[in-house]
Amino acid sequence: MSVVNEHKIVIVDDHLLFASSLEKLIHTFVGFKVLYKAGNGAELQEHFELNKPKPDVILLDVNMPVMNGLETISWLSEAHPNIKVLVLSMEDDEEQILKMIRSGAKGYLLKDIDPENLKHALNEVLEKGFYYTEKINEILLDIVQGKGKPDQKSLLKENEITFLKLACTEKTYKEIADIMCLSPKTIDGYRQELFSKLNIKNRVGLVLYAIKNNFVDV
Amino acid sequence: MSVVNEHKIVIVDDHLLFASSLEKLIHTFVGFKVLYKAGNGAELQEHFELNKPKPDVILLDVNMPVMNGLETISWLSEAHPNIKVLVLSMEDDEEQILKMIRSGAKGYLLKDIDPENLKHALNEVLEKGFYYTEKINEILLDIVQGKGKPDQKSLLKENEITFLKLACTEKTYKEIADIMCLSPKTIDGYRQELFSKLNIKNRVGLVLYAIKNNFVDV
DNA sequence: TCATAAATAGGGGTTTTTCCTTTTTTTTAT
DNA sequence: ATAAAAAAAAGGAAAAACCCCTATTTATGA
Repeated sequence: MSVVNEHKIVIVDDHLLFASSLEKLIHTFVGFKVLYKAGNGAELQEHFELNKPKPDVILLDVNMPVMNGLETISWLSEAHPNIKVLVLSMEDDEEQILKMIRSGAKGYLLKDIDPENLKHALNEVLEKGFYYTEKINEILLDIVQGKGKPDQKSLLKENEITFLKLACTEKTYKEIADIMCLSPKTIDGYRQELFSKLNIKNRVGLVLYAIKNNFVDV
Repeated sequence: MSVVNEHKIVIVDDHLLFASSLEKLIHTFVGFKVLYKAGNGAELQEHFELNKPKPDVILLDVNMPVMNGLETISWLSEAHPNIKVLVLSMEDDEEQILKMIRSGAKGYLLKDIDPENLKHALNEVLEKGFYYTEKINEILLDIVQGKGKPDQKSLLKENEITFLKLACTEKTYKEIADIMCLSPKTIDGYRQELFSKLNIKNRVGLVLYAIKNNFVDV
């Protein structure tokens, strides 16, 4: 059987059950073929380094433990700009959508979409180069018109938020520094900055603030 | 083609893409057949009320918006006790696992399992009536041996609860000791006892535990 | 480009937390 | 009344958190 003009897809998702299932679903789409799967961005890099064939489209999960969606997409849009990346996410978080698109995602799909929608999105992204749902178009429009929510975001910086979330675990600051690949002294700097900004005294205050403001779930 | 002895499965998951994909995956398992899918427990009830065929096994997602996994499983084990329910979850949270099993789940699977594992779990649950992974067996064993966390209320003593609540403020242990009119060394004793009982490493764990178990409000 | 701001990182110190062991005091049950 | 159990307290020490100040290094904008 000829495989000419079959569109090649790679799935990057740490939930093997989902990835495998999705693979079967895509097998039912004519003209599409799943080349292989990866559990995270780092694994994808390994595949690439082994000179495995490159896909036309990557279906990318956002929440992954090792090399997460954002890191992966940043690398991809840098190193392999002509591979279209469709982000698959559980949440329709405005911030997250924006980050992904800014980093080079060609589309953002919620995991509760209809399978037909995925097929459509795949076709669109191959044809037009991007696929944005109506909802995302609305968000993008809001941003252009300056209607977005600027305030909350400006208080805490990117890395401070990452630190804040990690501070809500039982990890030591040293361990957090390792995870964020930063010096413990830098982490200590974030801590002092947050204590001052949020007017708190210690790590308990940090945890309470994070929970109250939905930076972490309990 | 005969469908005699094909095991009937129903998928309950609000992520349509996952549910549909999973359906395709199960189609590749010989001897299994997906009857239909539902987006949540309420939808499943509707299916049942319409006298649609009942499945042998239900694959149930935990996190659903309308009628969540726990509610669904409680209803099922009450109204349809001979339908085996396999819970599919993202997280391996001990509390959650216990709640599910107490409510009548016949198995608990993480979404990052291997597809073959799912097949195995389906076979096991049909054959033996249950399927527990090693990890869950460990947890269950801990409970039996009293190592786990059995009853939250009776687990903690009066003073320990008082201390726990105060530990969720920005006060130092010294200050907590003053408030409770006890020696800092006694407070330290409570702390050690709680760390050991609750299997936590530091004060962050204390705060998270207290919030999760409604000892304090946020 | 150059000044400036921001992010990162280091030095070095104090306080608090954490841990392990042991002792004293109080409570409880027989 | 007394042995056993539970609660309170302490000694001593290492690790982590906390704090202030300074020095790079990296972005950024006029």
